[in-house]
Amino acid sequence: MTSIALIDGNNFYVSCERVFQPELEGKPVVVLSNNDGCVVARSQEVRALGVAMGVPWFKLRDLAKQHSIIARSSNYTLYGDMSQRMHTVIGQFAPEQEIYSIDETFLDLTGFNCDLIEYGQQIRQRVRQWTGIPVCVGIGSSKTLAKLANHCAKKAHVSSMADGVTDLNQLSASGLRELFSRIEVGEVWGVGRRIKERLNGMGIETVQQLKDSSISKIKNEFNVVLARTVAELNGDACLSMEEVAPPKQQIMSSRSFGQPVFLLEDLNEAVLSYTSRAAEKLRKQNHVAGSIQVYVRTNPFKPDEPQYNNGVTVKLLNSTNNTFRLAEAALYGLKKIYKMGYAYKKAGIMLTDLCPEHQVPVDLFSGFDLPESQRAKTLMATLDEINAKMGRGTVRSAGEGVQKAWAMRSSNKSSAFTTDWEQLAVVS
DNA sequence: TCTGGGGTCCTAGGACCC
DNA sequence: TCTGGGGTCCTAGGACCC
Repeated sequence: MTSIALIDGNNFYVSCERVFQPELEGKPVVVLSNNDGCVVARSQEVRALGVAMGVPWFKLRDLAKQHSIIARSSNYTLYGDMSQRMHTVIGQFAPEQEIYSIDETFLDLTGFNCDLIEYGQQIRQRVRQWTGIPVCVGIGSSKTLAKLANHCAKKAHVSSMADGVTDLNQLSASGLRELFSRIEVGEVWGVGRRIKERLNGMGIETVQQLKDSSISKIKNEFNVVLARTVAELNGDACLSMEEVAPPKQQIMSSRSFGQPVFLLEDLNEAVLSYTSRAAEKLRKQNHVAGSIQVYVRTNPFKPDEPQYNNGVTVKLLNSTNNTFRLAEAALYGLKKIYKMGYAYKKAGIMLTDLCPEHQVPVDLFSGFDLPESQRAKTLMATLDEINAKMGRGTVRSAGEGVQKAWAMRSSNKSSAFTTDWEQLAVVS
């Protein structure tokens, strides 16, 4: 039987803070977002007080005073570093590991010839001992079930739960049914607020009811994603382990401002720093960006004040990962959307149309000597090749350039074209 | 006074091509 | 010249995740 484990750091950011400040242990602690805006992590003690994720800190003033809640500003460099250590330690427990998020790792434990609950305990102990981070382990026959098991390991829903480790594969059919009938459908991975509401409207309120639903019906009423979730709940592993993280398709950098910003030059400065951060990430994955999007926003929580949201996408003539070239485009875009007289609360940029930096040797003129009737096919094959090598989004812009280049070469207007697709893209 | 910062995938509809 | 039906691509928007 397939056994997938999900190992997840408990209250991760809070736990990281506690590693370096042990005096926070056992006390109600929250970690706050940028500008100390809202709560992004809560210790168990704070959860017990009913504090929800994402609540603005200022709304907790009284409660915090009453219960001596300790707040820490977030320190993402620290969390990133702790995360790496945690994933490394966990990775020692199985040959196949997928790092899913900053605080979650999947391991494939299929075929392990041991008591997996005990094995899960070993993982917990070692991670705790070597990094200081407390984790829970959930095991099931699909990723979705592993996530659910992890939820059980935390919530002590299940009697077979051995202190932070739950293996759903060890439950009897009736035990599983009984357990799933007690868990709300909204706890399932992939069922968010909207879908939960719609499911409830159809009379589906528990995990068991969703599990028992007809896959084709769910596919018709919702989509293939939720249909897959139902299959996964039934132990049919549709989502495979992805050991190598795929390159990002978009890179975003944005911030809310502590104080409202009015001037273009102040926005310029913010946008410049976002662009430089994003470009750094872009270069780290050896990609170039074909477009950059810029947006600004006023404060939506102040409906009485004049509101203005706008964004613009700037296409780059040549894909690049050069900070200055990207910044130039970003500032140009910002200038286009900036309007005087508004109190801006947030700005951001996003790099899109990403593709690998290195050019592929593709002969764009292969087939040029063929009779005209056969050219189109060859050209399409060439474009497919570019698409396959360079990734989605390359084909059209290059394609237009190629066709133009072919036409010009046919009419002897120019022979200056190379086989460099980027140059040809400029032609279009 | 003070309200996060990232990402992914899927779908529907229009444009365009053959 | 007839102008249909199918495929593909792009975009925007909606849902989800941590």
